[in-house]
Amino acid sequence: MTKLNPFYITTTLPYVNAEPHIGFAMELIRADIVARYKKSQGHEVFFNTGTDEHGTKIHQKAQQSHMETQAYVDQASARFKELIPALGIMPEINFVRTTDAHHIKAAQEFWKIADKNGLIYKKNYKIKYCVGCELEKTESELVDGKCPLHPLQEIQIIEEENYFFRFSLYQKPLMDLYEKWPGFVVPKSRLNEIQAFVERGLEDFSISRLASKMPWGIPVPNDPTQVMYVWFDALVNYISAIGWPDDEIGGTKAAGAFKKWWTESGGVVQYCGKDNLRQQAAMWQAMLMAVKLPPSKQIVIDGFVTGDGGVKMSKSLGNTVDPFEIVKGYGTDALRYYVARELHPFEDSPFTIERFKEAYNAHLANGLGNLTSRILKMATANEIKFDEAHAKALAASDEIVEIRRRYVEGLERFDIQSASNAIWDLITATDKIVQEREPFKKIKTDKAAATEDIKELLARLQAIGGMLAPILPETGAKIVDLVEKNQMPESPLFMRK
RNA sequence: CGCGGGGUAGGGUAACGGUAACCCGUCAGGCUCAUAACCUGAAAAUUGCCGGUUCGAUUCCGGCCCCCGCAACCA
Repeated sequence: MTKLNPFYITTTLPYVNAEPHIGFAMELIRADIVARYKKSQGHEVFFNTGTDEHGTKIHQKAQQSHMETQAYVDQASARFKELIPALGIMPEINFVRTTDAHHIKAAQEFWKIADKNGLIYKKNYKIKYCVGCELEKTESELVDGKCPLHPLQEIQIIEEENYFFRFSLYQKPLMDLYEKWPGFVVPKSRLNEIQAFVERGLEDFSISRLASKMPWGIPVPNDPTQVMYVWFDALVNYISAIGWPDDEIGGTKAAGAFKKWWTESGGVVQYCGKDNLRQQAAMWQAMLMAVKLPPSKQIVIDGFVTGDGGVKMSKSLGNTVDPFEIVKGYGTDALRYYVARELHPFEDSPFTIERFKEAYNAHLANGLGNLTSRILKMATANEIKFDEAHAKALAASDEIVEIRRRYVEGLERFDIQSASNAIWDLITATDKIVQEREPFKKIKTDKAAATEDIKELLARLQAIGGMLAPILPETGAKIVDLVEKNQMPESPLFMRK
């Protein structure tokens, strides 16, 4: 067998100013499915996630909670880390925090190189400040040039000296990158979007803040009066996580790690939400160019989880979904199932408890769970065992070859939904076979024929379990195990709710 | 004329020039191995509106209406 490239995949790092929400859980599950799939194909996999912990909002949030900022981010980060077991994420996943000593060192080193390459400069930056809110305002927050909360007060313009990144230099190089590699952003429509954005022209952006105003950030090298703007710091995690610049991962040296995961892998696959398109597909790529590192391999953009009818989820509307609650009520694989098959892989999709429950009953309890029970019951009651010959024959059949093709193609294109649909089509077809051939009836009249049928059904169930493994790791493994041991599940795989 | 996505059966989605498909739900029948599960069949859509191109448009073109994001220094 030829040696496969190492594979590096990462989520974005969620910002820890709020509880983990379903949107990030979705992203983490998707990346995990791809990571597990690649691993099952024989690739060596580095899977990264973590937490983004600097910046104004976090600093404010900590103050509101009357906590030391460090203590606040420690507990918030720990909360996100709990998602790993709760969502059935590969336990060997790397978890980087932007407050890690190694990450801080990497971010500063990154800055120094970009600076040395002439891509950072200082200039006066006019900020809009609302005296009423005592806060800096962005253009998009203003209505008719006034703060909507304090429309009677004039917005103050305050000048502040900040460092800027020469983003404007990268229009052409970015356009070339998109042109040269049309799969760079998935799906295609998002590539079009970022191309159009870059084509309109880029402006340098500010990458630091006055430390006196916002102390919670990584100090700018050789200038204690400034800290880095969060984005500039956080994006660097994709390389600090794999040991840039000195091959240190999680506090330990790992010789050649960076080269292996960044270069030999062909680059990182980054999962992120549509609100991150610019940062990941343009800003970050320009930053990499600034330090003369190769670009990411692919940016996969997924949509938002919305409430019923496509409305935005928000606490005030009361339509948010807590991933921990879902897992508690239905189990890890049930949530993974919903993410994999019931949510659109790239567009916004609704998530409500009602829909979730409906899908759970229809496809996990009635579909997969029930099929497993009925086949294993016939097998165990008649002492008919799974054998390799039937598995081989099945694997060679046109039907399975086609299902596998759809499964593999789906996963390779990050279309987890169509990969899952392929498996569920196999489940449906298998239910149909039971009905049509009626081995349960035939066993009384033509035992030999019934035995053949049941062996085929066992082989099918085993194939289903195998394909399921990256998507529903616990269930997939359990099914394969039950088939091989010729046992009924001690309790239904998915109890009807 | 800022940019982008979208409006298809009760709900969620698919097809993208040639009798509108799938899942959930609903109704009827069948089966009894199974988690009242499973299988078959049915009802249900003038494909947002108006025009155009075409033998023929959900699919192409133009206009309009409506929804949803984004509008960079807000993670």
